[in-house]
Amino acid sequence: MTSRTRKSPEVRRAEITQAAAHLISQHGYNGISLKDVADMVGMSQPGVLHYVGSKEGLLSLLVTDIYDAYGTPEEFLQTGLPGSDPEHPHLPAYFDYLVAHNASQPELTQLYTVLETEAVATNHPLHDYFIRRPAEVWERYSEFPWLLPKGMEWATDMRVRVRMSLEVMDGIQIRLLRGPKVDYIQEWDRFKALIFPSPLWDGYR
Amino acid sequence: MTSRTRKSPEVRRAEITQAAAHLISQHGYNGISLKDVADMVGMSQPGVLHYVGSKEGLLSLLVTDIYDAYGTPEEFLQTGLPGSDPEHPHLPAYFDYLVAHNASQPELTQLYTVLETEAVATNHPLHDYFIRRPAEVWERYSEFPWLLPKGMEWATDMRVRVRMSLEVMDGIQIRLLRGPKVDYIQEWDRFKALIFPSPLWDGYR
DNA sequence: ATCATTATCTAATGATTGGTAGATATGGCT
DNA sequence: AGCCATATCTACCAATCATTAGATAATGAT
Repeated sequence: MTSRTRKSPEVRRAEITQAAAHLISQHGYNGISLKDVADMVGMSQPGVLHYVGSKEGLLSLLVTDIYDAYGTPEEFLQTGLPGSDPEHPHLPAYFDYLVAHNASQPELTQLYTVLETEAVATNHPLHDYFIRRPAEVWERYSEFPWLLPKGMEWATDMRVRVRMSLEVMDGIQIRLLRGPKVDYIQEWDRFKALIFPSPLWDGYR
Repeated sequence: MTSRTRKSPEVRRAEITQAAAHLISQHGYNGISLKDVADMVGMSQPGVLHYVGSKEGLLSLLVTDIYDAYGTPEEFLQTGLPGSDPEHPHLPAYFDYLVAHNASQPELTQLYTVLETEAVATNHPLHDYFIRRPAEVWERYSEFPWLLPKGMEWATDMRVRVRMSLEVMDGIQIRLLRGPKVDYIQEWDRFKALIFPSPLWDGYR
């Protein structure tokens, strides 16, 4: 009863982040309370509040700690991917990396899907974030010439391919929510073969 | 003050259903209260409760009144689709119909996507419903031989094509939630051309 | 007109919510 | 050993929630 465990703010913040990610990925932001998070971390509700400031602070924590550096092209260039030529990175290879990244962190991927859907509501704390995000991603992509095609006739086409790829990933992730279970990577490979047909792409690459 | 508007149960039930669909498609089930629905219908909170019994009753109302007969193969056979041969219905044509149906009712489509995602939580009232649904849909499909291929080498393949098609629809619907806007039908046509390549499919049909 | 049915309301309840104020105890530092 | 900063707690608050109980008024049938 009189034994309080006092941990460093860094550790606590990490614990809170992890607990929030777990709970919200399953119940959504509207489906959880600060008490739920507090119980999982093993402290009182005001204890959690001391770190996050408000319930919305939980989301800020998740977004900044997790997604701002999640699966970026920079990360891809450093990490690479087994079987891909690091000298000649290209768009489908980056998508392969992104999919592998998502598949290896199913909880974070589910969290993203759940929040993305919940944030349709204009009064949702992350509404603006998800509205802004596509433009920001495009902007970030434009820094990497190898993501975009050189030929002009490919250029317009490629935006469509990117859009279709992202739609496919979202679709697979929805499927992962409820089953029947599918293999994320295997399923993506099917679509990749259709969206980036081998002969055409090989010729470009 | 003293003027109560008293309507027939049928009308009221319809009003409540519509209001609930509108609100939940935007904020999710956890994001709304009975008072929100009551305000939109213009009555008191217990007034609404008199019809739906409990908050979960709202969802039952939506599911039974809307989705149980939504875009079924039967409906497809009766309605048909401009440009399709009613004598020889086939799978891609049915999907065209389904997509057109979804695109014509964006609010109901969004409602479905939002609820589907929210229902990952095992304690969500519709969790079991969305778990059961895929098997039920497959069972219903099997009543219509024209949905499934005759050739054996196609049979295994076709399940994959169906799964990919459904994933694509979910993916497009996620995209519709937040923009940038895309044309549902046009986008589906792109994927259809990939999943059901014309020469192959024409040969079968 | 009267009456029974019932749609709708007001009022109240207990639970839960996010958030605040102030007390307390813990761990690092000297 | 003692002190300070602060992590964590208990207690409390106002708001909101779903739900219940009981009163009231509107409608349709007689």
